Amino acid sequence: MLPLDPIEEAKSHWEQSGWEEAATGMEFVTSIMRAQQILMSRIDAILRPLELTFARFEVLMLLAFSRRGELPMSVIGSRLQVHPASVTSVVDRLERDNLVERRRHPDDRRAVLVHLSDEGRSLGTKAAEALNAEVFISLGISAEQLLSVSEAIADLRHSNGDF
Amino acid sequence: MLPLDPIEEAKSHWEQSGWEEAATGMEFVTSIMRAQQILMSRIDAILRPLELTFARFEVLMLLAFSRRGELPMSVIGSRLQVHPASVTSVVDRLERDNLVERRRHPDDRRAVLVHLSDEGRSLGTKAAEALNAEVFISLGISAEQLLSVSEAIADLRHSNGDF
DNA sequence: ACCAAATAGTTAGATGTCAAAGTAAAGGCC
DNA sequence: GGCCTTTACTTTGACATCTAACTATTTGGT
Repeated sequence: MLPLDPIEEAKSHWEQSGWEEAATGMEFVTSIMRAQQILMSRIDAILRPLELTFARFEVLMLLAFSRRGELPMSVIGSRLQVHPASVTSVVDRLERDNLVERRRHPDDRRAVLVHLSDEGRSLGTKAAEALNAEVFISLGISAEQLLSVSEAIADLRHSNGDF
Repeated sequence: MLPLDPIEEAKSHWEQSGWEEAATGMEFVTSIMRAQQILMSRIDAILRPLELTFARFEVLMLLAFSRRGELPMSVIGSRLQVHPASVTSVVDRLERDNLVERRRHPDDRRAVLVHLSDEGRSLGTKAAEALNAEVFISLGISAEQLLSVSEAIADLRHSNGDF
């Protein structure tokens, strides 16, 4: 008896429970969750030696591609679609490591500008190049599948109000 | 000027940085991460009234579909591909809420069997039906895309050593 | 001009995840 | 039999995420 794929097994259980209509959707959701888990694990392994996490890397890249190398906390939160409290938490750690600096917003005293340091820009670039070489160019599926999945997810995002 | 899709924008930035080869892979990874974020958010919203999280729900379903309604901690960890410490943490909370019970393993005094209670089975079924009705049958993309993404991810999983 | 409502961040608490270290028990090798 | 390795789980600590509650500012309506 071959070891079954856990996702196919779950799908069978769903169908045997009288939930046939939902089985395909459940399989899709479970697949996305597992893909995220696998990719996150590979990414974290590459970033760990650089003392970065994916969340911190995302903030560094967002700042690196901004005009002045700085953005308000609120913009970071809305671009990455995370809660303001999460932004506070990640920026706290980036600042602790001297990768960014909190600055006053010239026009709005409520706002905080997160400014990328030279060290932050350099580490972000190094991390991006490491991820490109060790993860993004060798994901393990065909180029056609990469594009087709990205396209399907774009549809999912749009129909769920994500821009 | 239309508001650009953040993922397309990131892809452009990647290409403009001389990372064309990796841009498609980066787009794929970012898409998966964002899809997971959107789906997890919808799922959590449905499970919250039931005082469940997705992690706890997964454990309840795993137990519900097992022969005797119980599994060792180690099996739960390997099926869900999470760290042993995460299993301890989730089972602690399920046990606190009387949804499962820790029992001795008859043959191996190191092992702990997690046993599904009647209450746990009933809540798991209720949660599954809620997710089926409110998430899995209305994901917002076509049935063909659901299947094609699940298939592509199956390839990804296999080429990454996931069964 | 004022006051209510909205916006920007932070703090505190809960959850989940992993890594590392520790305890206990089972297996294997000589 | 005895010891070393492996396996099973827990504990502690670091992170990231969310909700809820709170402070400070800015906006807008009258």
